[in-house]
Amino acid sequence: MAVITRFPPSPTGYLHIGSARTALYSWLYARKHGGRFVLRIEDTDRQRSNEESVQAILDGMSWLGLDYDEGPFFQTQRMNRYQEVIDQLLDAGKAYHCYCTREELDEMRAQQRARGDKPRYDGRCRQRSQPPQDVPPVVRFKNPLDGNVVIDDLVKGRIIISNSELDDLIIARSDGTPTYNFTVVVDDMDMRITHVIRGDDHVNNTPRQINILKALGVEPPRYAHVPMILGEDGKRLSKRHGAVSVMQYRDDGYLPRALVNYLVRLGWSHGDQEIFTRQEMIELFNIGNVQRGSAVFNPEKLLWLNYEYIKAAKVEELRDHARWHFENAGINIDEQPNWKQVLRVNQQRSKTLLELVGRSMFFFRELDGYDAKSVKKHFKGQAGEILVELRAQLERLDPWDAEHIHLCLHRLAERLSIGLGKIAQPLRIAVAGVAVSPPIDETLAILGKKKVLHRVDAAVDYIDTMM
RNA sequence: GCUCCCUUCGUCUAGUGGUUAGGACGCCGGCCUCUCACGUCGGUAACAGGGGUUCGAGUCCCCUAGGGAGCGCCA
Repeated sequence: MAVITRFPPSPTGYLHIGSARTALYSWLYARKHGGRFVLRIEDTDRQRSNEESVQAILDGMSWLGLDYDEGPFFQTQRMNRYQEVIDQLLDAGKAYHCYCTREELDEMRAQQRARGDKPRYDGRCRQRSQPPQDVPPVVRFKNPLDGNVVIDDLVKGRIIISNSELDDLIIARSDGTPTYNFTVVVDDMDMRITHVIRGDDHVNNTPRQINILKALGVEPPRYAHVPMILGEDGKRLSKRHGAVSVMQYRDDGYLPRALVNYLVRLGWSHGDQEIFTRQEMIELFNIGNVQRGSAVFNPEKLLWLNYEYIKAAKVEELRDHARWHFENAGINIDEQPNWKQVLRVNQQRSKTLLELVGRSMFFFRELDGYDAKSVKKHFKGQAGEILVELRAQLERLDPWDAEHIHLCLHRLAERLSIGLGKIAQPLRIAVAGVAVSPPIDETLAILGKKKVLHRVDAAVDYIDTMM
């Protein structure tokens, strides 16, 4: 039987990092088994669902490279089907109308709680003979009274829940709309889902869903409940822990492959391996190896992974991902003649695309001043004279490449009996505006003779007026 | 309160009865060095606690503690 997995987000916001991991696991499972991956939008809560959120989820999936084979299906477009199944259950006597008012239910729950019991519906409307005329009924599923539900969970192992712990849940509201646990069941059934991979906050829903499935006469799918992702404080990952929106990571300069790699390793592992190509993930991923306990999201490790991916990226690929960030900084990367060299020299030292852009700016744009701290530290003493002397040497230099620039600087240092730092640092500030740049010889080589001489002149002037 | 789930370094994890409990991130230190970053070498640090079973337990069983989830006419 072909594997079919699904990802069923509710469009009530951005794509959450935790949902993304669940989606990734489902996607991997389908890909690994040559199966199909279904996207289903659970938008039955019309109050909170909206079109922008649907788009945000689609964007997030696409950015992560999680493609789907079927869908997106929208639950709001399947209302007739849900109604059909509700009627079917009603006709078969497997569901019934309940006329209990909210007040009645509240009181019942209060009593149960007071007794120390778990609050649950006691089934009083199962036998109701004379329905009141003025109360629009809900439809409840007739849950089995005894016996157990057994889940052989692919992650957690065998879970056994007694039916006496369950109650007759509402499958249709008084306005006729179906509820979550019911729509999921009908969808999973109709879409022939074979493996439900979802967060373990759903384990409590699973026995109910299995019971409905059985009442409908279908074989339940296999379940895999993956643990939640927690924040540093051990609480469920949420906004207060930092970025939880997948797209925020794009904005912050992360590579999608790095995020995916981080996510797959959070709660799953293959021996000591840390870095996986997409192909390796598909081949090696094994749902049974997923950790049973929840994992804490660790931004530092993600940052490290991002750096590893930036470092290893082909320069063209890097440019494609960074293009947008350069645009935001006012640079059209495609118009820069030396973009390749600049990216190459900076990709070894940037943990994010944002940092890469920051480190690259002075190559592409004229300086708009000097960093105050750097000036104070290095534009002093003989710096001005040294720059003047250096300028003369550089002007004569030919060919203009890193190797010859290197030699030139060393010769000057030797001749003046000073450390290379005494030359390199003022020079660095002159061309980069700060005391931070790639190796000075490479920096000059990439920048080009003309710009370098021009910037050195400007720096000499600046130092003169300073004195 | 009730039910279910979980528990190896700070964090992610390896480990399926016999290991000096391994790796990764982070952190600390040495080296390298024109800055930043890298690299490199080394270090720090864990089986939640208590009972069993066993010649032997991180690994199996029980209890306790701690954490999480659920108990809606939300999804």
